[in-house]
Amino acid sequence: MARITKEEKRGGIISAALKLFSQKGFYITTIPDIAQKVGMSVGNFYNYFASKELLAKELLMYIAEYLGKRIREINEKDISTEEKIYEIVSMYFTMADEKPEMIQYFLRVYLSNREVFGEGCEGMICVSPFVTEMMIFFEEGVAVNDLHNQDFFSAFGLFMGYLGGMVFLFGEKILPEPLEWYKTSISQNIYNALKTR
Amino acid sequence: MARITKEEKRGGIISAALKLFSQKGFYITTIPDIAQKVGMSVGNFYNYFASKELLAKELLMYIAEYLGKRIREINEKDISTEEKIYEIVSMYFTMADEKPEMIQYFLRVYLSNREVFGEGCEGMICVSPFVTEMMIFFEEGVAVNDLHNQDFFSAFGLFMGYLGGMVFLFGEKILPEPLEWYKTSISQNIYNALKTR
Amino acid sequence: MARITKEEKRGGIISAALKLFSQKGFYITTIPDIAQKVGMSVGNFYNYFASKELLAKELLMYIAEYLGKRIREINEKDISTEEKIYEIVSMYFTMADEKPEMIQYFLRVYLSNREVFGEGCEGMICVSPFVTEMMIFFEEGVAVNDLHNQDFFSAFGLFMGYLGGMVFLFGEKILPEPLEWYKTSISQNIYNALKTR
Amino acid sequence: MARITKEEKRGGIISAALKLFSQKGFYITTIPDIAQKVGMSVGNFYNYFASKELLAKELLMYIAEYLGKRIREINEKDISTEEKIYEIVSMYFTMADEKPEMIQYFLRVYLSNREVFGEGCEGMICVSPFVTEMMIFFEEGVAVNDLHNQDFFSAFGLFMGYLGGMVFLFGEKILPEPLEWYKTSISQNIYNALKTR
DNA sequence: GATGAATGAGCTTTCATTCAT
DNA sequence: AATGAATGAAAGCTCATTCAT
Repeated sequence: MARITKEEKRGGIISAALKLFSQKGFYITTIPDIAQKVGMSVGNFYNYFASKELLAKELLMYIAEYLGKRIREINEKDISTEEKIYEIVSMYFTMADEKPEMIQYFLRVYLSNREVFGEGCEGMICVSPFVTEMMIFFEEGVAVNDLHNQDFFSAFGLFMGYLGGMVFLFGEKILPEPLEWYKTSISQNIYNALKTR
Repeated sequence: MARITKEEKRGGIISAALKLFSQKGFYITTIPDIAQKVGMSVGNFYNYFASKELLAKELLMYIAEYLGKRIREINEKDISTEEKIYEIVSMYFTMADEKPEMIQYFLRVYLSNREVFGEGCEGMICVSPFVTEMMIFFEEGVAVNDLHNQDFFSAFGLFMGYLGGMVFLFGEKILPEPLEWYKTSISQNIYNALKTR
Repeated sequence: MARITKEEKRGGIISAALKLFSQKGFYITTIPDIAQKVGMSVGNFYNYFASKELLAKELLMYIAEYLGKRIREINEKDISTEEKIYEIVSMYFTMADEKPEMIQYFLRVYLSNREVFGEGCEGMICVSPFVTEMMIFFEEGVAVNDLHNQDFFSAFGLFMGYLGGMVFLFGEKILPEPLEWYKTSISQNIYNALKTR
Repeated sequence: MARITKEEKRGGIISAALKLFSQKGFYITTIPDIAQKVGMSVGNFYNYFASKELLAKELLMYIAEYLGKRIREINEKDISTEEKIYEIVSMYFTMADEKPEMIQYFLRVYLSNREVFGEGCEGMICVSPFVTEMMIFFEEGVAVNDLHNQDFFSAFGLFMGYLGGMVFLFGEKILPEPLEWYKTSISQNIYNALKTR
């Protein structure tokens, strides 16, 4: 008979917490909320995560790794930089639409509740798998002469700020069209901003 | 003898709350914190604002109006759209550097603690003075054929997401250079993304 | 109409907490216990004392000062050292009998829960008013050639350990006679131990 | 092949618990703490001791028997009462110095957490092996006319309170000299207090 | 208008003990 | 005997808000 392993329970908590944090924010979400959603006692939660903060950090690293992996897959494709941009935008928007927890977590929790990620996540430590992959994307784009050779952060801020902004507008139901609808124009805007001049 | 008017006291609270909310976030900042910073009793605070949430909303509108006004000034200048972009970027970064409360409030409080702005601020109601001015900027840019005629939100998301992203990186001390340093490249990126094709 | 001042409320808390701590110990006594005994809400308790630990420290200093004062009164009397010993023993036993909170607090809380008095009460800092007065007693006894000139701690440990031991036996209802009954023999024992040889 | 008997495991728990209780106190020490120190699961702990309280009681009796035995050895020696006092002081201080768990347990746990020893340890039941031996010491001292014939508790309180007090001061690092240093003066003080007048 | 003591619900976290395996 | 996940009650503490003065 298949038992639920401890690792699976951890996964259940991660999944439940991700949903709640991304919907309600870090402070509004309580440990009882999370425990109830997993179907577990409050006390038992602490057998899996030592504190709410540590859970939040683990969530962040989990997302950064997941996103990093998705971007790596795109980086490894044998397509033009312009096409890669489209793929990244597409992947990001699909995620934001279909399982919005991760990206909303980034926007709602990571970007805002910086005090939570105090020690151990200084700078971009906890999101490095993701950032690293974006660096690779840019460097390769420059190397093949598709992208204009500019400062990394100017390019990174454009790309991620833009996508984050759109997802925020989407999440707030401000966009008149589905996210899908914007993929092309946004990819083109990004490409035009970054391409070789 | 110059008495302190009720309006001036409200201003004092707004100013103190803005600093605290933008630095510590909505939930970490307490009413006693704010009252102490203004030099006022907790009880008296409630003679000026009915609740913490209403204060937060009023702060938001105050900022939206302020930012809207600054952008209107730029809109009214007789310069090219490219120059206007530079001016907006420049204004935004200078603000983020010199009196970061407003922009950090946008990033830390408005974007994340959406539950706080629940009723009364649906959609972009509470930030309309600012959004309206950005719409004018785009429409005029399109009208004079400087900007490519595209969907407003694609353009707005680019502009504001980009600037917000950079200010976040700056606030987190991730940027290796001062914000000032990025003005030109960022303005150019934005212009290249939006200009007539 | 006589209002209860804040200082009086503090006094009420000190008094209630002293009773509870001395009867039940530090960890068994809860803040709700204390608040209820004073007739106050839990939240309000924290308007008077910042934490349970700080309350415990303040209690300790309060007692040390009180005991110090009582011993000073005896020290200032114009009587022989032998008589002073009797007076101290007598005062100590009367206190232990009539308002046992203070001495039981010393025995139950201060001597045992040392972790609580960690910083700020290292060594004998928090009990110095009392210890100082005991030093004066010994020095004067030696000066007038009533007491044998020996190491302070050897004498202090005898005096206070002895009295503490008796009060413990009394508190545990092990003594067959009332405390009063032992005054003479104990004073004599102490005097014989410490007197000039 | 040498198996570990149930009795040996109990011994392991007793030894670990003694160290932890004496260092951190009864309430700060948790069952997981103890189990970990023995290298045993929490659940299994309860196969050996029915509760934390019962463990504490058993510890106490274990110590009382051990101390009783050590004093009996001294009682049985063919030496003067004055010498016996020195031997007892010496034994007590050596223990407090070299394996302080037992004596610190007496001071930190038994004397303070009386609620723990509620039923089953009323009066001095749980420490009788030790107290009995002290009674024998006094009675014999009186019988051979070395000690003044006085109430047992007056003498017992002096002896044990004194030693306990010194060990407390030692444990709190208040004594300027090592415990060893005080043996002579303390033995003499005790002898002078108790000897025939 | 101004004060700040008072409330009380709710939060995070702990831990002795149990029990299915 | 042995494991350790699970429970759940309770602890210390916080804070938006109220209200008597």
